[in-house]
Amino acid sequence: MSTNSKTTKTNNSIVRTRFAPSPTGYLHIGGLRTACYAYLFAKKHGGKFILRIEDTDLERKVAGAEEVIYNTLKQAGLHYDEGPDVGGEYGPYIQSERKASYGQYAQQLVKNGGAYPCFCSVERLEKMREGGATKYDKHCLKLSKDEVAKRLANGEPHVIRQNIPQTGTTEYADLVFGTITIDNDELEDGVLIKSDGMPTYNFANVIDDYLMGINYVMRGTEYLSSTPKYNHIYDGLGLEKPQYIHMQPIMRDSKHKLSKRDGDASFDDFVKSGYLPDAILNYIILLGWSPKSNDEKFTLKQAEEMFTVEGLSKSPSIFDLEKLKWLNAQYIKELSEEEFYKLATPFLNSLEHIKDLDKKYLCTLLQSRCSIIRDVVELCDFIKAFDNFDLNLFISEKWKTDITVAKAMLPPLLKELTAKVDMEELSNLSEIIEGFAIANGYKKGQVLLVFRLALTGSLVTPGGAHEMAKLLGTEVMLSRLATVIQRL
RNA sequence: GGCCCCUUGGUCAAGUGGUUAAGACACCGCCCUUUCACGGCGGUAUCAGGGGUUCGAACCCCCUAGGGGUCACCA
Repeated sequence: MSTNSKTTKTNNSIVRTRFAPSPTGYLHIGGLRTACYAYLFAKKHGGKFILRIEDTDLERKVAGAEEVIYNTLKQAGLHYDEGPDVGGEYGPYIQSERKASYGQYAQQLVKNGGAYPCFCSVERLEKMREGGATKYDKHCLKLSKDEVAKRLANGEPHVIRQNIPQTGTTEYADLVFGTITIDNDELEDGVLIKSDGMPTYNFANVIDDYLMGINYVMRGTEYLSSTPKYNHIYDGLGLEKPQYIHMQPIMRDSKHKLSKRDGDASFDDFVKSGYLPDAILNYIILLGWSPKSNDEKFTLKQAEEMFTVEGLSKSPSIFDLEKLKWLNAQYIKELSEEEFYKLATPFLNSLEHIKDLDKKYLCTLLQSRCSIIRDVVELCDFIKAFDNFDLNLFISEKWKTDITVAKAMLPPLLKELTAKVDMEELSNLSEIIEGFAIANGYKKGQVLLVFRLALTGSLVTPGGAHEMAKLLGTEVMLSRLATVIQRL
């Protein structure tokens, strides 16, 4: 249990949270959820949600990735109060543009003994590790002041390392995990400033969070055990430490995180295949967090009211596509006919075989049968793939029908329809079928089932017999019936 | 491997010493629409294992097992 739920106070200052992704590609579902929680926590407390781009690793930077992040966040409705493209008092919001500020803090830390220059070559470090060392041996900390000054003056390449005590323990209170205690001996003198002058994440992160007034740091659990290192930096500089909220990842299965590399879809991919942004958000918020109430379907706005740190899960959660689909279907049902039509149109337009049909009408049938918008494509399959359907579909235990029944029923039914049906409107279809059933000793349901199957060649169709007949039109209806009769 | 964290049905999960251990997805059954689907109702199924503590443990303690994270001039 969280030992610190009471410390979710705001220190009389406004809550400020941030989402700090690296521009290494698109924003995946896991990252988006982290952003969600940081957003919700800020909004719940009337605070600010900030976007910061962490691009100190020039190697991994991907062109255009920032825009993807901005767009995804906007599309998801996670509006940040400050960020690279919206500005704010604490800018710039891109780390590579903040280079100037890190050096001075590093120098101050060196002065205070919290860090030191290190001239060790990459080769020496490698050799050390090959020799079994698990962390840096503080070799350069032992250099004399004079020597350091001299080598610095000579412009020797060097990094700045953090100086961490080798004994004792460091502990802090995480708002979801409670007290975390780490032996200082486990902590390495990590690099703060790289030899190219750029800060590492470890350092930039701390300095930026401080400079930007971030008082609640919300991030993945991969930082749970390195947080003491960051606290040593705050302490070394005499800065007030933030509260920490670490969150477990979304898993693809019990052993693997959801990740791009393994082909797990991005937010954008989900949207493209017809998941509604609101439904995706709703689902991922619910995955790893639960409200006090039993509500499972809610808007972002409602989630802002309901959000509590206590509801965050301490264990990873497995992504369940089935449940997302179910939720998405709920959202689709709530769409107006026009909205659904608009969303379905791009998919429908790609289908040659339905180009002569009344798409508006089709959509009214389709809307309650889609889990995702893309489902409309498959639901329309019966319209073209008709000729060779499996005749065994006529076998129904419930309605006591089979191929023989169909063979007996269909020819007279076709005759009846050809003779009597209202060719324009199909207005009397129901009467005809009912009359036919009575006259021939069938139940109406039997006739309806066989008729619908003969008409569509499909067990599941986007509507009942009447709707399907109306959709396809009288001519197609009659010709399909004739075709099936021939096959029987 | 060292260290940190986690462990309630197939999945998401509620639960904070006394509950018939919620709810949702999925699954199964029934009903509705005299046809599928949608919808409605109901059902199957969970406290990782073992020791304690206690009158009483899913809840507290210990051990074991399993899983995740972390040990970079990546973030």
